[in-house]
Amino acid sequence: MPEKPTLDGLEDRWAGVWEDEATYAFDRSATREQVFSVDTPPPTVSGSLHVGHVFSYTHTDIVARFQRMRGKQVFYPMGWDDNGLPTERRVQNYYGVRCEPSLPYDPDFTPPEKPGKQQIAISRKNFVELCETLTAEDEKAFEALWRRNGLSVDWSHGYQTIDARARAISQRAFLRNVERGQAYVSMAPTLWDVTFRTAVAQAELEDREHTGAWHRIAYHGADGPIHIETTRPELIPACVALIAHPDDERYQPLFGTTVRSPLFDVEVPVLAHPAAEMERGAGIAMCCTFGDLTDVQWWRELDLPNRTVINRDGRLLREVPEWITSEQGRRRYEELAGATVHTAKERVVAMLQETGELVGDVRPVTRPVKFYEKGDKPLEIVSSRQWYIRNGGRDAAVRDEMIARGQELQWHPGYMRHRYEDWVRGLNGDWLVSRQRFFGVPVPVWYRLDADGEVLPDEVLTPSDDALPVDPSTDLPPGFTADQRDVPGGFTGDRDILDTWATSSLTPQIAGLWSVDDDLFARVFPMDLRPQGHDIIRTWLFSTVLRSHLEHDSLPWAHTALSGWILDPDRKKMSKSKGNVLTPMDLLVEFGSDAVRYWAASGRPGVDTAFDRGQMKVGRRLAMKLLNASKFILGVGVPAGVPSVDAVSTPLDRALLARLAEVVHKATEALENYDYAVALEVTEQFFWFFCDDYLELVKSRAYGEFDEAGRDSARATLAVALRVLQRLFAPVLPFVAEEVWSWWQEGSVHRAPWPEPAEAATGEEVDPQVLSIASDVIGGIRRAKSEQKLSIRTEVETLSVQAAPAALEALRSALSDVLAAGRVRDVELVASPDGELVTTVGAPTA
RNA sequence: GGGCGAUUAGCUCAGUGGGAGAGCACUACCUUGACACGGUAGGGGUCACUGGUUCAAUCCCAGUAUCGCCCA
Repeated sequence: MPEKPTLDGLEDRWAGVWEDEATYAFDRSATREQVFSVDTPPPTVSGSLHVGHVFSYTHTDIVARFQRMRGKQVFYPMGWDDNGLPTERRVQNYYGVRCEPSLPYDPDFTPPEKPGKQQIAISRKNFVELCETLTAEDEKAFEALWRRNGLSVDWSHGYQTIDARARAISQRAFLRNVERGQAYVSMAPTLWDVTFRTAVAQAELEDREHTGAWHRIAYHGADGPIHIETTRPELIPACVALIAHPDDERYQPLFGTTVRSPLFDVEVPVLAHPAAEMERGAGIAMCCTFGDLTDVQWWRELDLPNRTVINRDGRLLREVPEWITSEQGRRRYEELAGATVHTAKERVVAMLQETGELVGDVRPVTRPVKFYEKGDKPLEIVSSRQWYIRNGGRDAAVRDEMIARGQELQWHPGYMRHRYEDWVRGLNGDWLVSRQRFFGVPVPVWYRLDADGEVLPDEVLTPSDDALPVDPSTDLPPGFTADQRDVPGGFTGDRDILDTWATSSLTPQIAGLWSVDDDLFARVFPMDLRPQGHDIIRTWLFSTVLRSHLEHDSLPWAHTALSGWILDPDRKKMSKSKGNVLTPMDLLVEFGSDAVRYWAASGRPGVDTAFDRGQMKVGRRLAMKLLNASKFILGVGVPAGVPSVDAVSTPLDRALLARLAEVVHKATEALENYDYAVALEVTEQFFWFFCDDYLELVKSRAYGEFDEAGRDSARATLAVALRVLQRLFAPVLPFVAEEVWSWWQEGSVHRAPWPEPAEAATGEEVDPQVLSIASDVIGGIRRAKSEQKLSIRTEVETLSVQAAPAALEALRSALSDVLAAGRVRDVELVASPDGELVTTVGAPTA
C-alpha cells in the first residue's frame, strides 16, 4: 500500500497486468449456459474515435464486467468495420489515389509520401491493399485507446469486416440466401447517386429541403393546350404519360386520349391514377421515367414504357432516343445530349421560352427531395441490374415474422421497440444489397453471356463453398476457363460489392465464427447482448435480426441495450463539422479513465447526455475517495483475506451491514436489467454515507479507544464493507478498484465473485434506526458547530438531544460512538412529545 | 403530417399519487489523526403551460407550447 495513493499511472500499470495475466480471456470450453456473449459494435475505422464512442462502449463494458464477476465466461470480442465508403474515401484522400478496375495489378506500387494534386489511378487490388494498410494503422490506435479506456475485451477474438474470414462468411450467408430464394437479382428502377455512382438503399435515404421551381408547361391536345406543372422540365423527353386523379372532373374528358409533348412532339396518353394530387399544381402531372418514386409507382401500376434519358453519370443520353421521331425534336435533343441535369434544365427552359410553351413565370419552391445520406446531389432514378434480399418490404408474411422477432427481443429501454416496429411496418421494398463500389465484399457470382456477349441475368453462376471468399473479377466460376471471360458464350463476373450492412448484419456470425468453427459458434450463439446506438435500429439492428432469422430461424441475441448520444452544451449532436469533437485520449489523460467512465455510467440507458466535464471531476473525486478510504481502513488494521461477520457485535455495525446488503441487492438487480446508472447511483450514495458518517462514527472505536469487542466489531464491519464496495465499484472504476483490491486481496477484483447480500448478513436482529439516528445526531452536531463557526474537531461540554422515545433508545446503543465522533463530553437525552429531532450543543471546553 | 422521447435549482440530471431531491457552480466556515485532487454547513425551484380524474397531482389522463430523434 503506497504512502500517498495516486490515480496517476494506474491505467498503464493495470492494463499491462491484465494483458500479461489474460484476465479477460474467454474460456472456450464453457457451455452456452455458462457464457455471456456480446455482439460488440465494430467501430468504423475511418478516422478517429470520438467521445461518444467512449460513452457507449463503456456502458457495454460495465455490463460485461458485471457478468464476468457473476461467474459467466464473457465472450467479448472487438471488431473493426473497415468496409465501405468511408474507408474508400479516406484512402483516396490520404494517398491521393483512385480505383480504376480496368487496370492490371502492379505488385511494386507504392503510394507517394505526400498525395499529389492529381489522383493516381490504380488497380482494384492495389486499392484494396492500401485500404488494408491504412485501416491496420487506425486499428492499432483504436485498440490502444480502448485498452486505456479499460474495455475488458478479449483481444484475441478480433475481426475486421473486410478480412478474408469475414468476406467468406458474408459471401456464404449471401449465397445461402440466393439458394433459398431469399436473395434475387432484378432489373429495376434504382435510386442512384450520381456523385458516388452507386445505387442507394432505402435505409440510406434522407429527405432534404431543396430549392427548385415550378414551370407551367403546355402539352398539346386535340382541343388545345393542357398545362402541367413540373420542377423537372429537363425530363420532358422521358415523359411517358400525363396523369390526373380519376375523380378530377377537369380531366375526365381527356382520359384515354393522347397528347403531344412540347419541344419533342412525342405522343403520350392521358391516364387516371389515384396517386395524382388534385390540389397540387395544375392537378395533372407528367409521368417521366423517372423523376421521383411516384413516377416509379405509375410506371409499374400502369404498365408504361421505359424511356430513361438520364445516365448513371447524371448526364442525359448521348444518343438521340429512338422514341423521338420528329426532325425538329431530334435536333432539339441533340442540344441536350451529354449535358448534366442542371445544364439540360437551363437549355430546355430556354427552348420552351422560345416556342412559347412555357406559360407564365417560373415560381421558386422549396420542397423535400431524396438524397443519399452521404451525397450532396439529389438522387436520380435509373434502371439497372441489382441484387435484393427479401426483408418483408414486399411480403406481408415476412414482415409479420420480423415484427414477431422484435417482440421476442428484450429491449433496454423498452420503448425503443417502437422504432423497430415503425421501421418494419414502413418498409416498401426489398433490401438492395449490391453497390457499385470497389472496397468491400464482392457479390460472389458470375453470369453467362449469350452469343452476342450480352449478360443472361437469369443464368447466375455461383462458386463452390470451399472457394470462398472469391473475387469474381479475378476468380473463375466452376467449370470455366480464364479465356472464356467476357467473350460471347462465356461468362462475366459481377463487378459490384455488397452493401456494407450486408456484412455488418452478420457480426454475430463473424465474431462467433459461424461455418468456420461451429463448435465455438454453438457456445456463443444466439448471443446475449447487442449494444448499439438508437439511431441505427432501422439499419444495423434490423438487418442483423433479418439475417439471423433467415439463416438460423432465431434471434441473433436475447437483449439489446440502446445507448444515447453525446450532445454538446447546445443540445446538438456532436459532430466534426461543428468543430466541437473532443479527443477522447486527452480526456482520459486529463481526468483519468475511471473518471471518464464514471461520467459515461451516469448517463441513463437510451438517454442522450450532455458532455459534462463536471461529472468527470466528480468521478475523479470518487476514485480518489476510494483510494483514501481503502488506505484508511486497511491502516486501522483489519483482518486479512476474506473477512467474517462473526466478530460484528454492536447494533450500529449490524445496521450498517444491513444497509449494505440492501445496496448489494439493488445494484445487482439494476445491473441484471442493464441499468448500470442506477447500480452506480445506489453504490455511490451508500459509499459517501459510509465515508462521511459511519467511518467518522467508528473511528475511535476502531482505533481501540474503547473495549476490545467493540474494536473488533468495528474492524470486521469495515473490512466486510470495504471488500463489498471495492467489488461494487469494479465494473465502473476498474483501475482504481483493482489498485485498492491488490493492497489486501488475492487475484484480480475483476475475476472476484460479485458480492452477495448474504456476505453482509449477521443473522442478528437489526434496528435500522440506530444508524439513522446516529447519523442524524452527528449531522446535527456538525451543523451546530458550523453555525457557531467552530472547527468540527472542537470539543464541547454538553450535547442535548430531543427525540421520540424509540429513537432515543436506539441512540443509546451507539452513544459512545456518537459522543466520540462529535467530541462531546456530556449528553442529555430528552423525550420529545412530537418526536422531532432537536440537537443542541453547549460551549466549547476551555 | 405520423411515431417515440424530453421539459424539475444558474448548469448537468435523478425521482415519487401525500414531505421537492443529488452533484456541479455559488456563499460561509474548517489546514482534522484516510483524503486540500479535501471536509463541514448554507442559500437557491409556481416540477413548461391549460384543463380533467382524485380526499390529495410534479407524478395519472387530455390538450397546448418548445426541444430532440426516427419516419413520411
